[in-house]
Amino acid sequence: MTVANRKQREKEEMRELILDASRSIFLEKGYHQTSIRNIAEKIEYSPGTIYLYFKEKDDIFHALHEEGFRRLVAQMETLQFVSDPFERLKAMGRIYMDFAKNNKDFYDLMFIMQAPMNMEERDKWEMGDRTLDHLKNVLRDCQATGKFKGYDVEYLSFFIWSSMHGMCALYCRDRCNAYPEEEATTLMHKGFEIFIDMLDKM
Amino acid sequence: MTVANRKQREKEEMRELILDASRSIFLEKGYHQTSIRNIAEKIEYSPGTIYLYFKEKDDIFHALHEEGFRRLVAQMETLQFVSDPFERLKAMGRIYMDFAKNNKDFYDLMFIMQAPMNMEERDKWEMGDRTLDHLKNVLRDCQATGKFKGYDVEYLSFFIWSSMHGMCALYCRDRCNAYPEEEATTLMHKGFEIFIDMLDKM
DNA sequence: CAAAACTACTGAACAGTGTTCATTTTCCAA
DNA sequence: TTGGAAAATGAACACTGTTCAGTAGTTTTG
Repeated sequence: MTVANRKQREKEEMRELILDASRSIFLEKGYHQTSIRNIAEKIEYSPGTIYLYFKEKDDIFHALHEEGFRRLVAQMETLQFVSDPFERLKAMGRIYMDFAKNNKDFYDLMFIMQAPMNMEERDKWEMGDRTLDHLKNVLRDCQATGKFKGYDVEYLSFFIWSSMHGMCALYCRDRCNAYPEEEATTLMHKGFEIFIDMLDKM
Repeated sequence: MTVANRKQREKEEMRELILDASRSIFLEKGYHQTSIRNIAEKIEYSPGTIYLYFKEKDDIFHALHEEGFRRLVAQMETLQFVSDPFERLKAMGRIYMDFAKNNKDFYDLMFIMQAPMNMEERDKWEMGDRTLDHLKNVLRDCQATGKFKGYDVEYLSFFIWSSMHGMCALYCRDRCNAYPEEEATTLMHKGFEIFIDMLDKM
Protein backbone atom coordinates (compact mmCIF):
# COMPACT_ATOMS: atom_id res chain seq x y z
CA MET A 1 0.00 0.00 0.00
CA THR A 2 2.77 2.44 0.86
CA VAL A 3 4.30 1.97 -2.57
CA ALA A 4 1.03 2.78 -4.27
CA ASN A 5 0.74 5.79 -1.99
CA ARG A 6 4.17 7.04 -2.92
CA LYS A 7 3.43 6.55 -6.59
CA GLN A 8 0.25 8.50 -6.16
CA ARG A 9 2.10 11.28 -4.36
CA GLU A 10 4.87 11.36 -6.98
CA LYS A 11 2.26 11.65 -9.69
CA GLU A 12 0.75 14.60 -7.85
CA GLU A 13 4.16 16.21 -7.39
CA MET A 14 4.94 15.83 -11.06
CA ARG A 15 1.66 17.49 -12.01
CA GLU A 16 2.52 20.31 -9.65
CA LEU A 17 5.99 20.60 -11.17
CA ILE A 18 4.49 20.89 -14.63
CA LEU A 19 1.93 23.43 -13.42
CA ASP A 20 4.62 25.52 -11.71
CA ALA A 21 6.66 25.64 -14.90
CA SER A 22 3.59 26.37 -17.02
CA ARG A 23 2.43 29.14 -14.72
CA SER A 24 5.81 30.81 -14.66
CA ILE A 25 6.16 30.76 -18.46
CA PHE A 26 2.53 31.82 -18.90
CA LEU A 27 2.87 34.79 -16.56
CA GLU A 28 6.24 35.78 -17.97
CA LYS A 29 5.79 35.26 -21.70
CA GLY A 30 2.08 34.82 -22.27
CA TYR A 31 -0.14 32.07 -23.56
CA HIS A 32 1.36 31.55 -26.99
CA GLN A 33 4.91 31.24 -25.72
CA THR A 34 3.83 28.58 -23.27
CA SER A 35 4.50 25.59 -25.49
CA ILE A 36 4.78 21.97 -24.44
CA ARG A 37 8.43 22.00 -25.48
CA ASN A 38 9.15 25.12 -23.43
CA ILE A 39 7.50 23.61 -20.39
CA ALA A 40 9.36 20.33 -20.93
CA GLU A 41 12.67 22.15 -21.22
CA LYS A 42 12.02 24.10 -18.03
CA ILE A 43 11.35 20.98 -15.98
CA GLU A 44 14.11 19.05 -17.80
CA TYR A 45 11.88 16.30 -19.12
CA SER A 46 11.03 15.34 -22.68
CA PRO A 47 7.87 16.76 -24.27
CA GLY A 48 6.22 13.34 -24.35
CA THR A 49 6.37 13.05 -20.56
CA ILE A 50 3.95 15.90 -20.07
CA TYR A 51 1.29 13.87 -21.83
CA LEU A 52 1.58 11.22 -19.13
CA TYR A 53 0.26 13.77 -16.64
CA PHE A 54 -2.08 15.92 -18.73
CA LYS A 55 -4.29 14.61 -21.52
CA GLU A 56 -3.69 17.71 -23.61
CA LYS A 57 -2.25 21.17 -23.45
CA ASP A 58 -5.58 22.80 -22.62
CA ASP A 59 -5.79 20.54 -19.55
CA ILE A 60 -2.85 22.43 -18.12
CA PHE A 61 -4.57 25.73 -18.75
CA HIS A 62 -7.77 24.39 -17.27
CA ALA A 63 -5.83 23.62 -14.10
CA LEU A 64 -4.33 27.13 -14.04
CA HIS A 65 -7.79 28.51 -14.72
CA GLU A 66 -9.08 26.75 -11.61
CA GLU A 67 -6.13 28.02 -9.65
CA GLY A 68 -7.15 31.50 -10.71
CA PHE A 69 -10.62 30.96 -9.28
CA ARG A 70 -9.16 29.73 -6.03
CA ARG A 71 -7.13 32.93 -5.85
CA LEU A 72 -10.19 35.06 -6.53
CA VAL A 73 -12.28 33.18 -4.00
CA ALA A 74 -9.50 33.71 -1.45
CA GLN A 75 -9.62 37.45 -2.09
CA MET A 76 -13.37 37.38 -1.54
CA GLU A 77 -12.93 35.86 1.90
CA THR A 78 -12.81 39.26 3.61
CA LEU A 79 -16.35 39.97 2.41
CA GLN A 80 -17.77 38.03 5.32
CA PHE A 81 -16.77 40.91 7.56
CA VAL A 82 -18.86 43.42 5.64
CA SER A 83 -22.23 43.18 7.26
CA ASP A 84 -24.32 45.57 5.15
CA PRO A 85 -25.41 43.72 1.98
CA PHE A 86 -25.06 46.65 -0.38
CA GLU A 87 -21.66 47.54 1.07
CA ARG A 88 -20.75 43.90 0.59
CA LEU A 89 -21.80 44.11 -3.05
CA LYS A 90 -19.66 47.19 -3.57
CA ALA A 91 -16.68 45.57 -1.85
CA MET A 92 -17.17 42.52 -4.02
CA GLY A 93 -16.99 44.64 -7.14
CA ARG A 94 -13.85 46.33 -5.93
CA ILE A 95 -12.19 42.99 -5.20
CA TYR A 96 -13.21 41.64 -8.59
CA MET A 97 -11.80 44.64 -10.42
CA ASP A 98 -8.60 44.70 -8.38
CA PHE A 99 -8.14 41.04 -9.13
CA ALA A 100 -8.35 41.75 -12.86
CA LYS A 101 -5.92 44.65 -12.55
CA ASN A 102 -3.39 42.74 -10.46
CA ASN A 103 -3.76 39.38 -12.21
CA LYS A 104 -4.41 40.37 -15.80
CA ASP A 105 -3.30 37.04 -17.26
CA PHE A 106 -5.22 34.95 -14.77
CA TYR A 107 -8.31 37.05 -15.35
CA ASP A 108 -7.91 36.61 -19.10
CA LEU A 109 -7.56 32.86 -18.68
CA MET A 110 -10.58 32.66 -16.40
CA PHE A 111 -13.05 34.88 -18.22
CA ILE A 112 -11.87 35.51 -21.76
CA MET A 113 -9.79 32.69 -23.26
CA GLN A 114 -11.41 29.73 -24.92
CA ALA A 115 -8.50 27.38 -24.18
CA PRO A 116 -9.52 26.16 -20.72
CA MET A 117 -13.18 25.87 -21.73
CA ASN A 118 -12.69 23.02 -24.20
CA MET A 119 -13.21 20.44 -21.50
CA GLU A 120 -15.58 17.66 -20.76
CA GLU A 121 -18.69 19.05 -19.13
CA ARG A 122 -17.83 17.85 -15.64
CA ASP A 123 -16.45 20.40 -13.16
CA LYS A 124 -15.94 22.76 -16.04
CA TRP A 125 -16.94 25.72 -13.97
CA GLU A 126 -17.21 24.42 -10.44
CA MET A 127 -15.14 27.32 -9.11
CA GLY A 128 -16.80 29.89 -11.35
CA ASP A 129 -20.19 28.71 -10.15
CA ARG A 130 -19.17 29.23 -6.55
CA THR A 131 -18.21 32.83 -7.19
CA LEU A 132 -21.38 33.45 -9.12
CA ASP A 133 -23.49 31.89 -6.38
CA HIS A 134 -21.72 34.18 -3.97
CA LEU A 135 -22.85 37.18 -6.02
CA LYS A 136 -26.40 35.90 -6.22
CA ASN A 137 -26.51 35.44 -2.47
CA VAL A 138 -25.30 38.97 -1.86
CA LEU A 139 -28.01 40.22 -4.20
CA ARG A 140 -30.64 38.22 -2.35
CA ASP A 141 -29.36 39.73 0.88
CA CYS A 142 -29.74 43.14 -0.72
CA GLN A 143 -33.28 42.31 -1.72
CA ALA A 144 -34.04 41.32 1.87
CA THR A 145 -33.26 44.92 2.80
CA GLY A 146 -35.58 46.24 0.09
CA LYS A 147 -32.90 46.99 -2.50
CA PHE A 148 -33.29 45.79 -6.11
CA LYS A 149 -36.93 45.08 -5.45
CA GLY A 150 -38.70 43.23 -8.26
CA TYR A 151 -35.61 42.16 -10.13
CA ASP A 152 -34.91 38.52 -10.96
CA VAL A 153 -31.62 37.65 -9.27
CA GLU A 154 -30.58 35.47 -12.22
CA TYR A 155 -30.75 38.32 -14.69
CA LEU A 156 -29.62 40.99 -12.26
CA SER A 157 -26.51 38.99 -11.37
CA PHE A 158 -25.77 38.50 -15.05
CA PHE A 159 -26.04 42.20 -15.69
CA ILE A 160 -23.86 43.17 -12.74
CA TRP A 161 -21.26 40.57 -13.60
CA SER A 162 -21.33 41.77 -17.21
CA SER A 163 -20.77 45.39 -16.27
CA MET A 164 -17.75 44.50 -14.18
CA HIS A 165 -16.46 42.05 -16.73
CA GLY A 166 -16.89 44.55 -19.52
CA MET A 167 -14.49 47.01 -17.95
CA CYS A 168 -12.02 44.25 -17.05
CA ALA A 169 -12.18 42.68 -20.50
CA LEU A 170 -11.63 46.00 -22.28
CA TYR A 171 -8.69 46.49 -19.95
CA CYS A 172 -7.20 43.03 -20.53
CA ARG A 173 -7.53 43.23 -24.29
CA ASP A 174 -6.12 46.72 -24.67
CA ARG A 175 -9.33 48.38 -25.82
CA CYS A 176 -8.83 51.12 -23.26
CA ASN A 177 -6.47 52.54 -25.87
CA ALA A 178 -9.63 53.91 -27.42
CA TYR A 179 -9.19 56.59 -24.74
CA PRO A 180 -5.62 57.72 -25.48
CA GLU A 181 -5.87 60.60 -23.02
CA GLU A 182 -6.84 58.41 -20.11
CA GLU A 183 -4.90 55.91 -18.05
CA ALA A 184 -6.56 52.51 -18.30
CA THR A 185 -6.68 52.11 -14.53
CA THR A 186 -8.26 55.56 -14.19
CA LEU A 187 -10.96 54.57 -16.66
CA MET A 188 -11.71 51.44 -14.67
CA HIS A 189 -11.77 53.30 -11.39
CA LYS A 190 -14.04 56.07 -12.67
CA GLY A 191 -16.20 53.56 -14.51
CA PHE A 192 -16.65 51.60 -11.33
CA GLU A 193 -17.58 54.75 -9.43
CA ILE A 194 -20.30 55.53 -11.94
CA PHE A 195 -21.56 51.97 -11.73
CA ILE A 196 -21.82 52.11 -7.94
CA ASP A 197 -23.52 55.46 -8.21
CA MET A 198 -25.99 53.95 -10.57
CA LEU A 199 -26.72 50.89 -8.46
CA ASP A 200 -27.24 53.26 -5.56
CA LYS A 201 -29.97 55.15 -7.38
CA MET A 202 -31.66 51.97 -8.51
CA MET B 1 -0.65 55.52 -67.30
CA THR B 2 -3.48 53.12 -68.03
CA VAL B 3 -1.18 50.18 -67.41
CA ALA B 4 -0.13 51.54 -64.05
CA ASN B 5 -3.79 52.11 -63.29
CA ARG B 6 -4.67 48.56 -64.18
CA LYS B 7 -1.81 47.25 -62.06
CA GLN B 8 -3.09 49.28 -59.19
CA ARG B 9 -6.58 47.94 -59.70
CA GLU B 10 -5.36 44.37 -60.00
CA LYS B 11 -3.44 44.77 -56.77
CA GLU B 12 -6.63 45.96 -55.10
CA GLU B 13 -8.60 43.08 -56.60
CA MET B 14 -6.04 40.58 -55.37
CA ARG B 15 -6.27 41.99 -51.85
CA GLU B 16 -10.03 41.69 -52.07
CA LEU B 17 -9.74 38.11 -53.31
CA ILE B 18 -7.53 37.23 -50.36
CA LEU B 19 -9.89 38.97 -47.94
CA ASP B 20 -12.92 37.19 -49.40
CA ALA B 21 -11.25 33.82 -48.95
CA SER B 22 -10.04 34.72 -45.46
CA ARG B 23 -13.45 35.96 -44.40
CA SER B 24 -15.22 32.86 -45.65
CA ILE B 25 -12.79 30.49 -43.90
CA PHE B 26 -12.83 32.64 -40.76
CA LEU B 27 -16.62 32.68 -40.55
CA GLU B 28 -16.92 29.01 -41.41
CA LYS B 29 -14.10 27.44 -39.45
CA GLY B 30 -12.91 30.08 -37.02
CA TYR B 31 -9.69 31.97 -36.46
CA HIS B 32 -7.31 29.10 -35.89
CA GLN B 33 -8.35 27.22 -39.02
CA THR B 34 -7.75 30.32 -41.09
CA SER B 35 -4.14 29.59 -42.02
CA ILE B 36 -2.12 31.18 -44.78
CA ARG B 37 -1.96 27.82 -46.53
CA ASN B 38 -5.73 27.36 -46.33
CA ILE B 39 -6.31 30.82 -47.72
CA ALA B 40 -3.74 30.21 -50.47
CA GLU B 41 -5.37 26.94 -51.42
CA LYS B 42 -8.80 28.55 -51.59
CA ILE B 43 -7.67 31.25 -54.00
CA GLU B 44 -5.42 28.82 -55.87
CA TYR B 45 -2.18 30.69 -55.28
CA SER B 46 0.93 29.68 -53.42
CA PRO B 47 1.31 30.71 -49.75
CA GLY B 48 4.16 33.07 -50.55
CA THR B 49 1.96 35.16 -52.84
CA ILE B 50 -0.20 36.31 -49.94
CA TYR B 51 2.82 38.04 -48.46
CA LEU B 52 3.05 40.20 -51.57
CA TYR B 53 -0.30 41.73 -50.59
CA PHE B 54 -0.27 41.59 -46.80
CA LYS B 55 2.79 42.16 -44.65
CA GLU B 56 1.72 39.49 -42.18
CA LYS B 57 -1.22 37.32 -41.24
CA ASP B 58 -2.53 39.76 -38.65
CA ASP B 59 -2.74 42.38 -41.40
CA ILE B 60 -5.48 40.31 -42.97
CA PHE B 61 -7.36 40.17 -39.70
CA HIS B 62 -6.86 43.85 -39.19
CA ALA B 63 -8.56 44.42 -42.53
CA LEU B 64 -11.46 42.14 -41.56
CA HIS B 65 -11.60 43.90 -38.21
CA GLU B 66 -12.08 47.21 -40.02
CA GLU B 67 -14.70 45.65 -42.24
CA GLY B 68 -16.53 44.66 -39.07
CA PHE B 69 -16.54 48.27 -37.92
CA ARG B 70 -17.90 49.40 -41.28
CA ARG B 71 -20.71 46.89 -40.87
CA LEU B 72 -21.47 48.10 -37.37
CA VAL B 73 -21.39 51.74 -38.42
CA ALA B 74 -23.78 50.88 -41.25
CA GLN B 75 -26.19 49.35 -38.73
CA MET B 76 -25.99 52.53 -36.69
CA GLU B 77 -27.09 54.63 -39.64
CA THR B 78 -30.78 54.36 -38.74
CA LEU B 79 -30.08 56.13 -35.44
CA GLN B 80 -30.28 59.49 -37.15
CA PHE B 81 -34.03 59.01 -37.38
CA VAL B 82 -34.42 58.68 -33.62
CA SER B 83 -34.81 62.23 -32.46
CA ASP B 84 -34.99 61.82 -28.68
CA PRO B 85 -31.43 61.50 -27.34
CA PHE B 86 -32.20 58.93 -24.68
CA GLU B 87 -34.25 56.88 -27.11
CA ARG B 88 -31.31 57.12 -29.47
CA LEU B 89 -29.00 55.81 -26.76
CA LYS B 90 -31.29 52.88 -26.12
CA ALA B 91 -31.56 52.11 -29.83
CA MET B 92 -27.80 52.30 -30.09
CA GLY B 93 -27.43 49.71 -27.36
CA ARG B 94 -29.91 47.43 -29.06
CA ILE B 95 -28.07 47.70 -32.37
CA TYR B 96 -24.75 47.04 -30.67
CA MET B 97 -26.04 43.94 -28.93
CA ASP B 98 -27.82 42.62 -32.02
CA PHE B 99 -24.63 43.10 -33.96
CA ALA B 100 -22.75 40.93 -31.45
CA LYS B 101 -25.47 38.29 -31.54
CA ASN B 102 -25.70 38.17 -35.33
CA ASN B 103 -21.99 38.61 -36.04
CA LYS B 104 -20.36 36.76 -33.18
CA ASP B 105 -17.06 36.22 -34.98
CA PHE B 106 -16.81 39.77 -36.23
CA TYR B 107 -17.60 41.08 -32.78
CA ASP B 108 -14.93 38.85 -31.30
CA LEU B 109 -12.41 40.07 -33.84
CA MET B 110 -13.32 43.70 -33.23
CA PHE B 111 -13.49 43.81 -29.45
CA ILE B 112 -11.87 40.73 -27.98
CA MET B 113 -9.07 39.27 -30.09
CA GLN B 114 -5.54 40.56 -29.83
CA ALA B 115 -4.63 39.56 -33.39
CA PRO B 116 -5.77 42.68 -35.25
CA MET B 117 -4.40 44.98 -32.53
CA ASN B 118 -0.74 44.17 -33.13
CA MET B 119 -0.42 46.94 -35.67
CA GLU B 120 1.54 50.07 -36.09
CA GLU B 121 -0.17 52.86 -34.21
CA ARG B 122 -1.55 54.47 -37.36
CA ASP B 123 -5.27 54.06 -38.04
CA LYS B 124 -5.35 51.26 -35.52
CA TRP B 125 -8.76 52.22 -34.33
CA GLU B 126 -9.99 54.83 -36.76
CA MET B 127 -13.30 53.03 -37.15
CA GLY B 128 -13.60 52.17 -33.48
CA ASP B 129 -13.02 55.79 -32.61
CA ARG B 130 -15.84 56.87 -34.89
CA THR B 131 -18.29 54.56 -33.15
CA LEU B 132 -17.11 55.69 -29.75
CA ASP B 133 -17.39 59.36 -30.74
CA HIS B 134 -20.91 58.59 -31.86
CA LEU B 135 -21.72 57.30 -28.38
CA LYS B 136 -20.14 60.30 -26.71
CA ASN B 137 -22.17 62.64 -28.90
CA VAL B 138 -25.40 60.87 -28.03
CA LEU B 139 -24.50 61.19 -24.36
CA ARG B 140 -23.81 64.90 -24.78
CA ASP B 141 -27.19 65.23 -26.45
CA CYS B 142 -28.71 63.47 -23.47
CA GLN B 143 -26.97 65.88 -21.14
CA ALA B 144 -28.41 68.78 -23.12
CA THR B 145 -31.84 67.50 -22.09
CA GLY B 146 -30.79 67.31 -18.45
CA LYS B 147 -30.06 63.58 -18.36
CA PHE B 148 -26.79 62.26 -16.85
CA LYS B 149 -26.18 65.63 -15.28
CA GLY B 150 -22.76 66.04 -13.70
CA TYR B 151 -21.16 63.00 -15.28
CA ASP B 152 -17.97 63.23 -17.32
CA VAL B 153 -18.82 61.98 -20.80
CA GLU B 154 -15.44 60.27 -21.11
CA TYR B 155 -15.99 58.06 -18.11
CA LEU B 156 -19.71 57.66 -18.62
CA SER B 157 -19.19 56.47 -22.19
CA PHE B 158 -16.56 54.01 -21.00
CA PHE B 159 -18.92 52.62 -18.41
CA ILE B 160 -21.83 52.29 -20.83
CA TRP B 161 -19.67 50.71 -23.49
CA SER B 162 -18.26 48.34 -20.86
CA SER B 163 -21.67 47.23 -19.69
CA MET B 164 -22.74 46.41 -23.22
CA HIS B 165 -19.43 44.82 -24.06
CA GLY B 166 -19.48 42.74 -20.91
CA MET B 167 -22.67 40.98 -21.91
CA CYS B 168 -21.49 40.55 -25.49
CA ALA B 169 -18.07 39.25 -24.43
CA LEU B 170 -19.51 36.73 -21.99
CA TYR B 171 -21.78 35.63 -24.82
CA CYS B 172 -18.99 35.35 -27.40
CA ARG B 173 -16.69 33.44 -25.10
CA ASP B 174 -19.29 30.97 -23.85
CA ARG B 175 -19.39 32.21 -20.27
CA CYS B 176 -23.16 32.35 -20.40
CA ASN B 177 -22.89 28.62 -19.73
CA ALA B 178 -22.50 29.69 -16.13
CA TYR B 179 -26.31 29.94 -16.33
CA PRO B 180 -27.17 26.45 -17.58
CA GLU B 181 -30.89 27.05 -17.12
CA GLU B 182 -30.96 30.15 -19.27
CA GLU B 183 -30.64 30.67 -22.98
CA ALA B 184 -27.68 32.93 -23.71
CA THR B 185 -29.77 35.26 -25.84
CA THR B 186 -32.37 35.49 -23.09
CA LEU B 187 -29.70 36.49 -20.61
CA MET B 188 -28.50 39.21 -22.92
CA HIS B 189 -31.99 40.46 -23.59
CA LYS B 190 -32.96 40.54 -19.92
CA GLY B 191 -29.60 41.99 -18.96
CA PHE B 192 -30.09 44.77 -21.47
CA GLU B 193 -33.56 45.49 -20.11
CA ILE B 194 -32.18 45.89 -16.61
CA PHE B 195 -29.45 48.15 -17.91
CA ILE B 196 -31.94 50.42 -19.66
CA ASP B 197 -34.08 50.43 -16.59
CA MET B 198 -31.08 51.49 -14.59
CA LEU B 199 -30.03 54.25 -16.95
CA ASP B 200 -33.59 55.47 -16.85
CA LYS B 201 -33.50 55.91 -13.08
CA MET B 202 -30.14 57.63 -13.17
C1' DC C 1 18.54 -14.08 -6.43
C1' DA C 2 17.09 -14.08 -11.42
C1' DA C 3 13.48 -13.51 -14.57
C1' DA C 4 9.36 -11.57 -15.85
C1' DA C 5 6.14 -7.81 -15.62
C1' DC C 6 5.13 -3.36 -15.13
C1' DT C 7 5.99 1.56 -15.16
C1' DA C 8 8.23 5.94 -16.50
C1' DC C 9 10.39 8.18 -19.84
C1' DT C 10 12.33 9.24 -24.28
C1' DG C 11 12.79 11.40 -28.71
C1' DA C 12 11.89 10.75 -33.41
C1' DA C 13 8.07 11.26 -36.42
C1' DC C 14 3.63 13.36 -38.21
C1' DA C 15 0.99 16.94 -39.62
C1' DG C 16 0.40 21.32 -39.04
C1' DT C 17 1.74 26.65 -38.28
C1' DG C 18 3.81 31.74 -40.01
C1' DT C 19 7.32 33.59 -42.72
C1' DT C 20 11.33 34.21 -46.01
C1' DC C 21 13.70 34.13 -50.29
C1' DA C 22 16.29 32.27 -54.32
C1' DT C 23 14.39 30.80 -58.42
C1' DT C 24 11.22 30.66 -62.12
C1' DT C 25 7.46 32.44 -64.84
C1' DT C 26 4.87 36.15 -66.79
C1' DC C 27 4.30 40.57 -68.59
C1' DC C 28 5.34 44.77 -71.16
C1' DA C 29 8.04 48.38 -73.37
C1' DA C 30 11.77 49.30 -76.42
C1' DT D 1 12.39 39.67 -80.42
C1' DT D 2 14.65 40.78 -76.54
C1' DG D 3 15.79 42.51 -72.00
C1' DG D 4 14.39 44.09 -67.77
C1' DA D 5 10.95 44.45 -64.32
C1' DA D 6 7.20 42.63 -61.85
C1' DA D 7 4.63 38.61 -60.02
C1' DA D 8 4.35 34.08 -58.38
C1' DT D 9 6.36 29.99 -56.75
C1' DG D 10 7.51 26.38 -53.43
C1' DA D 11 11.17 24.66 -50.77
C1' DA D 12 13.23 25.69 -46.47
C1' DC D 13 13.38 27.36 -41.53
C1' DA D 14 11.91 27.33 -37.07
C1' DC D 15 8.27 26.62 -34.73
C1' DT D 16 3.58 24.20 -32.85
C1' DG D 17 0.58 19.95 -30.40
C1' DT D 18 0.45 15.16 -30.24
C1' DT D 19 1.54 10.12 -30.76
C1' DC D 20 3.99 5.97 -30.13
C1' DA D 21 7.60 2.36 -30.69
C1' DG D 22 11.42 1.60 -28.06
C1' DT D 23 14.35 1.90 -23.91
C1' DA D 24 15.62 2.30 -19.05
C1' DG D 25 14.38 1.64 -14.37
C1' DT D 26 11.65 -0.39 -10.70
C1' DT D 27 8.78 -3.82 -8.63
C1' DT D 28 6.75 -8.36 -8.33
C1' DT D 29 6.88 -13.03 -8.91
C1' DG D 30 8.81 -17.83 -9.44
